[in-house]
Amino acid sequence: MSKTKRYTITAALPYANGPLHLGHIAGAYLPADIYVRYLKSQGHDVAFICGSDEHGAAITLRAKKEGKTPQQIVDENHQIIKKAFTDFGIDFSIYHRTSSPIHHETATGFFKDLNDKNAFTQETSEQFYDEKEQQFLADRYIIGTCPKCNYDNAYGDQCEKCGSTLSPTDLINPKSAISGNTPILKETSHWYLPMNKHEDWLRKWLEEGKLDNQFHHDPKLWKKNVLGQCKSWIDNGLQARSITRDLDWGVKVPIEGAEGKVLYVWFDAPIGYISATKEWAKQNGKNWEDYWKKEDAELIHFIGKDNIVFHAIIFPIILKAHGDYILPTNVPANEFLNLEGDKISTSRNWAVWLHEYLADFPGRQDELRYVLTSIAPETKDSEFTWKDYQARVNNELVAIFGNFVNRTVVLTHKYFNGLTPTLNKCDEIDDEVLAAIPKAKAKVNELITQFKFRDAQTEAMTLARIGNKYLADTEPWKLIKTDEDKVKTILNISLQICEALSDIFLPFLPQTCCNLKKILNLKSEETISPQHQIGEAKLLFQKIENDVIEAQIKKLKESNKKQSNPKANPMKDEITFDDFTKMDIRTGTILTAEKHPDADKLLKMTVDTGIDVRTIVSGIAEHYAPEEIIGKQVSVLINLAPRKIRGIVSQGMILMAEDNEGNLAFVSPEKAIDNGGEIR
RNA sequence: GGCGAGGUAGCUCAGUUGGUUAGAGCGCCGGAUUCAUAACCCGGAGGUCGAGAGUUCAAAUCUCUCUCUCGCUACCA
Repeated sequence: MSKTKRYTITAALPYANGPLHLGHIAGAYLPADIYVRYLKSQGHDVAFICGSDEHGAAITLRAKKEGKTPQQIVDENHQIIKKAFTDFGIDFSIYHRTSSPIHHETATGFFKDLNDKNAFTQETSEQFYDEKEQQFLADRYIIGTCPKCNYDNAYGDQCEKCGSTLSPTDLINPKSAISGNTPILKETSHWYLPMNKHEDWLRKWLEEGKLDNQFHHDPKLWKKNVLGQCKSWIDNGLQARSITRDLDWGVKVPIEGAEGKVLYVWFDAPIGYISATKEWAKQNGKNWEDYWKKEDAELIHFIGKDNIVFHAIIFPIILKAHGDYILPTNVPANEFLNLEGDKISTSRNWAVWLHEYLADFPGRQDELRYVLTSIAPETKDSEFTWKDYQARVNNELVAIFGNFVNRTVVLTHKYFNGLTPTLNKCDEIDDEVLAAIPKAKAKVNELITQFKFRDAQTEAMTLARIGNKYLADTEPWKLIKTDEDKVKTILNISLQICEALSDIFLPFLPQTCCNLKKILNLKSEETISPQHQIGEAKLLFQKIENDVIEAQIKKLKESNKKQSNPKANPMKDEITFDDFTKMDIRTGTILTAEKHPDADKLLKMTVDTGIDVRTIVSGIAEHYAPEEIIGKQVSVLINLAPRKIRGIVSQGMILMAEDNEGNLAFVSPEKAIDNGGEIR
């Protein structure tokens, strides 16, 4: 047994801008949880740290959109995320949050300390400022016309139409995405982290695993994608990076004259790991510094591939600049998980949300853990499909693992009343199977320490396969008629395998292993031995039927269409441009309007279409009084076949927009247009 | 555009420093079996390893060109 160590394991802080989906789980949280459960089972001292990242411009924007305060937004999401983690069985030591006072103190202190050590530089520049909203605008929140392709909804950092990288000042007609106002240029001063100064030691640390000329970690254990990306950053020359922002939501810059400025979330967020550790230590009578400042502690960050440079370059620089902190010995970054043939997308609502899975499949978190580990994107993007989920649960968990345990337990009850039989004389096959148990354990442990969780889980499943094959080869149900002693040996060994499975699967399927221990009637530290009474047979896993899977696929496909407005109707079938040009839509002015004599909901109007003056009947009487719409400019579909409505011929259709509650609004030109002007 | 990672059986993935008929699990087909959730067990079929060229006695593996996917590209977080 190797001696125990102290570990600080972090999982990327989820951004409190929305709930968690399966991609988040497969990418960072599940592998971290497996690793932590493994470390704990080996007796190590582990702080497993996570929490909500609650700052940044995206949250303030969302708050504005929804008419809430940023605090309300993060409070809501923090609760949803935290509950989902708990229900799913991610075993954090603490799930903290960056809006907490202890985090603000910690981040502030960190900034001050580095500032005192002259670890930062300060620079002044001109940036766009929205006078109405009284705030500086991040590049992403400036919209204007692309100077290269004339696309008029290009962002300040990039044009999504032609893909060119832009600077906000490149845009023609820049507009604030928040208010629509034209922003002005205003001088502002920011703090920068001069990363270029850190290139030399970073290179040695990453490439050779050496820090201050001493062994720090084995770079061969790092993933290719992580090293590759870091190396390319350093090779291209690191630049000073701004660590403050002009925003009112976040950790205030603790310097006089820096009012209205906050720490950039990527300076603030990783410090969240430290503040969370402090809070956990306080609650549990520990010393947080043991986990961050002692050389014998090991720090490991579990993240997704989009976070690599922040955890493998920027945060290490910050820690090193401070001087007292340890650096990560590994940053196992996973690639991304796709879903049913497409990228997971929050904005398109193409995702399986963790909290919804838990609601739809109560108590079946281990099935999801198993599948997500089986397809974990460890070396490349991988794909989750519901059919695959069903197949893996039914053909592997149920048929191999669950089935082996069940047949062993059932046989033991049938032949020996549930009393563990004695291990009698062993033949070659028995010895081989017995030897496979420690071998499997060793192999699984080795793979876990190499962060190869997918292979490790497959290896664990192999032990269940060995069990099934053992029963098929020895056929105790036949032998029972002729050689009961032999059957005793077989079932003793089979029960030992069951027990081993409950240990070996513990990091992967914690709930199942707990259930299995109950079936075997084993309390912790107890082991299977002759005359031990096992519990009743109970199925570890249930088969998943087709209709359940089809319902999930249907739900996914429907929710995808909802987009930002869940009640909006699905898109109609695609049409050609020719189809569109067939519609003749013009600007017109309402000349007269009166209630339809024979209908409550209809107005009879005369409209000047620029071509002619015609009568149109429209069902808007409940939304507009006749007198208030006279003189209004509207959009009219003029080549629609005339139609009699309650006795009056209507010659065209006035375009209306309808909201979720059925309220109507005219679609009118935003400034006066000649009647007859074409809309296209 | 630049950089990084990836493209291997129907699906999800392994393939160590180039070396005999390219592997595993699942699916599929066939067989056997009945203790078990029609489960298990045995056998079989399936791949010009993204495309093309080159180096070599020998290339999935090394080089070049091309192509597709994802990520990063420094003020999106």
